[in-house]
Amino acid sequence: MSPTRRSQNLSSQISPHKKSPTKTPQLSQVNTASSIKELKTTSQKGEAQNTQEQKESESKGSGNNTSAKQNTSQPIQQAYNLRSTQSGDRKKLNISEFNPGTSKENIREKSEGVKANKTLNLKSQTKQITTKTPNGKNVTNHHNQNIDDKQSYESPEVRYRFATERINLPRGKVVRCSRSSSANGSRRNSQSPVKLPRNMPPLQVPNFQDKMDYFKEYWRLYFQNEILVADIEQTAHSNYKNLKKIYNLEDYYEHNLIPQVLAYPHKFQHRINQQKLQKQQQQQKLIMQQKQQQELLQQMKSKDGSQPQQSTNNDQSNNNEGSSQGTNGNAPPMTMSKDRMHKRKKHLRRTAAEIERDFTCPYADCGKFYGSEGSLNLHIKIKHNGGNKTEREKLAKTLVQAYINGSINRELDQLDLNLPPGALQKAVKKAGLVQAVSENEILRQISNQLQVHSAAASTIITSANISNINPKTA
DNA sequence: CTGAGCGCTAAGGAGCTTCC
DNA sequence: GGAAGCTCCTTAGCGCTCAG
Repeated sequence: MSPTRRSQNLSSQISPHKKSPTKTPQLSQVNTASSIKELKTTSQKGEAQNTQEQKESESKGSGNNTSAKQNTSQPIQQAYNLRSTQSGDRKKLNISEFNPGTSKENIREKSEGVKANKTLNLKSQTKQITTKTPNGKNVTNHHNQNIDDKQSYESPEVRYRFATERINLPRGKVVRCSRSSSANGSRRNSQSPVKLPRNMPPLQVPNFQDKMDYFKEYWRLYFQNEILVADIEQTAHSNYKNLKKIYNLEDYYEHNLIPQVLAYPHKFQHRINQQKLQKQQQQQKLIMQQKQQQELLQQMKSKDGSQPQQSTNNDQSNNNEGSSQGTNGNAPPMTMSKDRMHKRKKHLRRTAAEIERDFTCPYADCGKFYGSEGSLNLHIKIKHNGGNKTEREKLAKTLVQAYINGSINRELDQLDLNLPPGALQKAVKKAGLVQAVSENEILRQISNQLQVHSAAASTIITSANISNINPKTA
């Protein structure tokens, strides 16, 4: 996972509980205890202010209550809007607005409305966009999805692209917000949008202060997050390594060493004796090397002797390392037991949260990312008709060559793959023709050719339809 | 001949949807 | 709410190709 994405996730999880401190601590003051104390006091002040304001708004009556509700739901709505715009044309979207002030009647109405369709189908809802005219009237735009779909598929640019069914978001733990979503620990949470916890107190509009440098504050928190995340990752990694070591050791002792010791004790006695001998020999070697080094040092000192000290020290340390490696190397290899070797190994997969998805799908409007290049290649082949890696490279190479030779139209006639963006650029770079050939020019020619293709295909389809309607004329 | 690189397939984990 | 079935994705293992 890239650091920016990670920080975004973290900040998105933390942000609902964050209170904006009144004073702006500088970056250099981050690590001091006083700054923490300061933050605490300011947050307490802020809380007190908020509670006071809440009381006041409650006393004002129900009319203001609704506005307060609107205010509280506003950040969530903003987050929802942001998310929906970020995700583009995501088809499956399970999110419902969390309104803390929703009455029981409303809930009942909503539940009855949704009853017929348990899973929220936003396809129909996103089509119905309500806008406000300058007169203040609500105007509902019913987009004709069928027409949109037709248009989009008939455009030559989209014709040769396979529509993806859904986008996989980074699989991390998400916080729930929706009452309708199950907050009982069920597993359906990986690819759903960010949700807020059920028992979360209503969100308050922060008291913005003019003197506060929110930019600096943002970056201060950002770097704090980064440090924390790095720390967590390091600890997790070391834990994972240790667990792996433990597992290997356990496996080795359980399935390899103990049974063999019981079955052939004499062999192990012999091995232990050999190990002792090897250790003694190594120690003798070490002593000899040290003696030689000391002699060399004395010789150097007698001549000029300022620098060699460091080198000898280094040598010694290297030797020590070597010796330690040697002793480790003498240990019998930790092979897996035979039954484990022969039986198909149980895959110890990383969990979705542990996978660092650094391989992004190059196609526009896809935006999926994968944990390995193989997975990405598989995705490109299956979802985008991009072929496998070698096929893509070959095709890009031939296209570039054809472009140079002036026979690109002929090559494009035989084109049956949907090359990802950047593939041609790579081929151009590989051929060392960066200045001679531009990817945009090739792409322009490809799109022209595709338009010709689509026109020809549409004429064929229409003629076929006519012949189906009037078989006599055909 | 050998090892690296790549692709494919099966196994299995994780999450989503549907149904009871 | 939970089980069953499904999809998607990752990974181990195997085979193939090709350069050295």
